[in-house]
Amino acid sequence: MVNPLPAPPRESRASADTAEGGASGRAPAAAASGGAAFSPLYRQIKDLLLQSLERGEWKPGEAIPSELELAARFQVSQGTVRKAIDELAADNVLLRRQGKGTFVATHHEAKVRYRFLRLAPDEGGEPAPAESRILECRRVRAPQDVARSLEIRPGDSAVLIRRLLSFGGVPTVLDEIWLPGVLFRGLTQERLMRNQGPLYAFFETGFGVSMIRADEKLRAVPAAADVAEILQVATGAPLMQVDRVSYTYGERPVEVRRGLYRTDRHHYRTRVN
Amino acid sequence: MVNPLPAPPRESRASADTAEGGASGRAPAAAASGGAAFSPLYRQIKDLLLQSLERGEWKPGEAIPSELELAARFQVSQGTVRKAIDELAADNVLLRRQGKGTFVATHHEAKVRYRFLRLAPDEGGEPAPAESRILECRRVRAPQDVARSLEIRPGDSAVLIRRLLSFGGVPTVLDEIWLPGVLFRGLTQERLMRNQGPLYAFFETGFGVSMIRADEKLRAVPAAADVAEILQVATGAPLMQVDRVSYTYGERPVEVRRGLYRTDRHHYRTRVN
DNA sequence: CAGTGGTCTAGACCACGTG
DNA sequence: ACGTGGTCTAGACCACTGC
Repeated sequence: MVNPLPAPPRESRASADTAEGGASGRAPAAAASGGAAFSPLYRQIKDLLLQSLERGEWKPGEAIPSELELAARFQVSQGTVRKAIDELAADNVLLRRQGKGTFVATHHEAKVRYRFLRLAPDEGGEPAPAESRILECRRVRAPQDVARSLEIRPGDSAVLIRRLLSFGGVPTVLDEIWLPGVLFRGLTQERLMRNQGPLYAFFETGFGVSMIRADEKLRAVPAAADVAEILQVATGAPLMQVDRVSYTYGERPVEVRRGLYRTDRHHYRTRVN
Repeated sequence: MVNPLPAPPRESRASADTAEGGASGRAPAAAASGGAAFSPLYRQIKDLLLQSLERGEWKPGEAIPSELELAARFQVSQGTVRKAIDELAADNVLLRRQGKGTFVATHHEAKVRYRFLRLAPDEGGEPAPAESRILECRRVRAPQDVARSLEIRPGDSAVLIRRLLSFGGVPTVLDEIWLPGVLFRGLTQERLMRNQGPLYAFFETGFGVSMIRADEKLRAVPAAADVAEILQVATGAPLMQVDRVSYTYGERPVEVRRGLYRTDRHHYRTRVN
């Protein structure tokens, strides 16, 4: 076991990446801890692509090199590159467009934009455009539970944002957002309020942090008095509480968010399969 | 345009399905309505496989023929069959097991079982086993909204089931389930109560109805008096309301369900990407 | 050992978008 | 006309399962 490169029947391809800035070889550290090991070639290519994305070799919205170019760079067949890209496209990390190329997913698109906002109006098809109001933005020390979710140390620098989303003038979503301070150095309330458009697009262009996926835990809770006032409902009225942890490349958590949703004219939609 | 079989460079394969019970040819009705048309070979194979599943040629839990056999039957290469199966496996319709074969997904498995119950305990890892109590089961006429969701006519025969799920003695989920009467002919309260195990497994073995996927709409609502009593919470306490429409092969809706969840010790988990 | 799915390759041709 | 991704094929070999 533990032969990550399954004995190539041709030339060696141990250190194939020469076109880039001089990265490490392809073979994963196999002899290290007693871990599993053996990953097929296409998955090693996938990891290399993820590393390139992570260090910003290709920016969101840009095209990555063509399949043939990548095949040449990595010394593998086009089919192997293709399978690696297939998986990244299935994860919404990359986006294929026939005849044009393969692009890095970006939050500057209505399509992606509404993948992360699961709230839909009860009547009428697609979600109405939301008005966003920043209530607060300051740097704080990360409390214990937030720190654990963000995989930083309690007391480390963090950014706390509170904001209100309204649809057609009706306040609907109250979000409390925690970000690791290290990744969001220049984030100020002023810059935040100047920003139009979705928050994740702002994080992407402003700080190079791409949200790839998120885990959510949902509950029904009674509205506290202060929340009730902001959302213009009665104290104790049922709200949906959405606790989200968002991840970027490499399963690294980069945002913790607690949302409180009014669900009297909207609902949270999901697909299970 | 409208050449669904992209000019095979070899022998004709217009009516390749001979091994089966004599189905229609592969080519989709192209000259019909001004619809789109052109679907790649592997997708046509996928549709054929879905049709076989739908008419019960292979039952849940059974193995389907090997890739080579299917390739021979459909007169295509193994790679094309493989791609068709890949998509069905991604949809959780089929399940590949290396060295053993490809199997029809079944709800008689803990793994699948908890794909459709999104409720997880706040403490402790995997969901505890639930105790199920049938409160009611009778045949009724489908009300308008249910009929619309089930794509039947209002007033058509339907089955109404109400049941309570408890975890460790704590009543937690109150479900109201509507099924099209035609598909669930012999379904009686007696048979239902004899059944142990998950409902969807019962539907599968008892009535040949396989739930493949579901759409859900979630809301926070106050507990009505009667519901509150059953779930042992205060009247008006926040509950999560989950409206589900479940589908079987071919996007056919076969169940409408409204669940009311206590979320004081459990939460609804989701992944968004 | 035989049979299954899993990986990898090489090459041909198709469909799409852009000059 | 060209370059991109999309489809399809044929064949080799690997990994896993069970006899």
